[in-house]
Amino acid sequence: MLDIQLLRNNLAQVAERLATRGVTLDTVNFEALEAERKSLQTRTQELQAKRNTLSKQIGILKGKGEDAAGAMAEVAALKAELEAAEVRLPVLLAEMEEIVATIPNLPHESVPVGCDETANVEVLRWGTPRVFDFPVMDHVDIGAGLGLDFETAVKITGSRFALLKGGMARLHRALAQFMLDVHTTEHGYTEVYTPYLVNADSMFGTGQLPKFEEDLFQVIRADGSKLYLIPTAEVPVTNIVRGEIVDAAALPLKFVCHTPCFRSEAGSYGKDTRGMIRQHQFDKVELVQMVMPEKSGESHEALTGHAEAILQKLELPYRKIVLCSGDMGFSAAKTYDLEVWLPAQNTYREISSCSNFEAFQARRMQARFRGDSAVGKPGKPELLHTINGSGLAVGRTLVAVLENGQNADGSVTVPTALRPYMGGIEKLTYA
RNA sequence: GGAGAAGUGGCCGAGUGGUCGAAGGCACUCCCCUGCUAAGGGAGCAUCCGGUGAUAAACUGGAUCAAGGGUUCGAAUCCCUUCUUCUCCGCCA
Repeated sequence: MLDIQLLRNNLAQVAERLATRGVTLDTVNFEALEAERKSLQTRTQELQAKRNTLSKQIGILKGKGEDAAGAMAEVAALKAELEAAEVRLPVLLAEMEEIVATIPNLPHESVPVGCDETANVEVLRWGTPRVFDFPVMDHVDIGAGLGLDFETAVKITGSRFALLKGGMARLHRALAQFMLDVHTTEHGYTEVYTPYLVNADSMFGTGQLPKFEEDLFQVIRADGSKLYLIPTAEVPVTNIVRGEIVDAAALPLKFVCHTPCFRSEAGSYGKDTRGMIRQHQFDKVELVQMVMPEKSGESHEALTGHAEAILQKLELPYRKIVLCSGDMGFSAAKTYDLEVWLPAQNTYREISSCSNFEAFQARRMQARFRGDSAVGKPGKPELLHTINGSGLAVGRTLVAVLENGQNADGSVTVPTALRPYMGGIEKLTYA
């Protein structure tokens, strides 16, 4: 959520910056609402102040045993207008809140301007795609003999789900374990385990609601209330600090969390229908940081580096992209995508997305920190900056390991770094 | 699931209709005193949203005592609903 003050005082500039994302802000409507809000709120508070003063007088008079009829008559005269104002004001405020809640974040100055993914900028390429001396297979064909089973998943649930067996299931588990170990022991993250079902407040906090409800799976309870299946661990983990005032000395907070992620993938019919690339359920190891505002830029770079370290250790060629203004997610101020090389598609595919949200999520969540003189920031609570990124998407990493490590005989070479997690085996072979 | 009890500021904890945003204590910040491992004195110290102002300082209004509704001129205090926590019983991995 943007700062309402920014909208009030710099509406034109905000609209201009939002335009680089392809978003049109209805400034005329906003200004009209704001004018009404200002006069109504001022009037309401004026009436409330009168009522409070008179009520206090009544108390004093009655305490002294004197007649309070005059003051009570005065209050009665205010009543009708005050009640009307107290009904209208919250409606108006809610209406404005609703508008502000659906405005995306402003792009950071360093973000390239552009309207779609063609304007994204590659900033780094790591590793060299392997040259194969046999026809490459995609992960579906490689996995068919190794325990990757889509037909049975369709029977159990439906399309866009997968069943993993034997070495394939172990490889999947090994990848998650490996990532967690690297991030906790080498990058200083604290591992957390969270609920996979969250309430609407949590979804609002990270920006999935109110705009993107159709992307979420919902669970309706007997009493009619509902919970949402998390689309990413970002939601429960970031909401750890919702409504909190964190001690500045405790910053930065760095969490790593392995969870399944559930996405309805509404509107993506026909896209990546084959294989494990786009599933309704997939595992991800997520990195989340809460930091002081002036640190968020460098922390974002560092966090992206932590995700890159996994790809490097697994010897998977990748490239790093900075998303342009028009291609970023709703809450992000700046985003790097990491794309891994998939030989069967002869291209790089997204495997991680690392974003700096600045105060956008923190403002929705009222997640703050209190400075102290030890860190040179005494005084008032201040909004945190939040950063997160995949470190990495486990399912897509599995795909990358299978495709990049495939051999002519249908076996798959296990990356060296992963072997301790695979009982030391060097190759996955048909069992 | 059943029966009871409770939810107050960063923490502990008073407060059962009026001058209470809220005593007292702890923690924290500043000042003074003292001087050696610890103590004494004084002051300050909630958050959110408004108004005037320079998106400053300052002044000022409103809201907030789990959340939402209600009664009342006036609610932390009374009533209703919900949530959470604790104790006992039941059930369960």
